[in-house]
Amino acid sequence: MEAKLEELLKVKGYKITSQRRAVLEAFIYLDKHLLTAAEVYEYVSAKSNKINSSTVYRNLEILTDAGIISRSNLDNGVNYYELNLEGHHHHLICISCGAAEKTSFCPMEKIKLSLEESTDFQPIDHKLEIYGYCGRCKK
Amino acid sequence: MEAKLEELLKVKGYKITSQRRAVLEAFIYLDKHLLTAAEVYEYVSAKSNKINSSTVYRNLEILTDAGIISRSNLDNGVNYYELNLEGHHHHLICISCGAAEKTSFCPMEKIKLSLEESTDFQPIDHKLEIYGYCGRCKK
DNA sequence: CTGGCTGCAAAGACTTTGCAAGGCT
DNA sequence: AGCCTTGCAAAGTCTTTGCAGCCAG
Repeated sequence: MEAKLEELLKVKGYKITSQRRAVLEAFIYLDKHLLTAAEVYEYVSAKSNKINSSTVYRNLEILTDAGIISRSNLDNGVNYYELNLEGHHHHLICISCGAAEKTSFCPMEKIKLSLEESTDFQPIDHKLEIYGYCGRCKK
Repeated sequence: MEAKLEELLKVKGYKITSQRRAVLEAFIYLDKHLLTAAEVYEYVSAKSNKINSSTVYRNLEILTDAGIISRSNLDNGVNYYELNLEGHHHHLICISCGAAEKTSFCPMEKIKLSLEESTDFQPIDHKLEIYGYCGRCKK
């Protein structure tokens, strides 16, 4: 998988450096699929790769530009990044433990139909997050 | 309307000060219904009310606590505040001019049903924003 | 009077940027 | 070799906080 992703970088004219590879690995090897810049930084630092945090930020932007990851803003105001590998989905975010699971449920088709007949707004993209209690945290 | 809102503050034990009233007015008299802290600050400053930006932040938090306004985080990572007066709704945000309109369409009931049969996640709240082109900006 | 509120200044969290040196290809 | 990248440090943006004096109730 790594090789495939690195290919995407090359196509865009980006080089493969050890730092960039370490950032990629964070997404591939960490359990969590939504990562903050700080979590990525922590991962690459723990791997003994000496790397500057501004390099992490720059690479997160480059990976986003290359379409490998994407960025979203949760309600806590923090930026999260995740791999783009999987199909369109939304997140179920636990307001107790913070864990995020994915759900493939997407209401966008219905929303489009509804908007079409009531407004002249042309939807392009959307953002949906559901907050609540995960199986472990609900009683 | 202002009187009613101020009543809500009193009930919570908050005092009515000129600065707090000015922040409230920003929400009542500005056209936009989604305001950033900076926009609120700009409004109260223009009104010749000398007021410190930290006071704006503190009052935004207090108004949120009193249930008068609520805060949300758009995809640009900026915090927006809006009056809670109106019923539940979501926003259609123009990616060209930035204008936000409201839509009462909400898929949450369907989402709840769908989640119930496929996961053990217990939804409490949700966040939905739709990005696209408004009537003026689309061609 | 008295606790909440404000202004001011400083600090904090997160992110971006300029520049010179270093490293892919 | 040539251009992309990196590290470092500084600056930028947005927001929070400590403190002393002030004000609404």
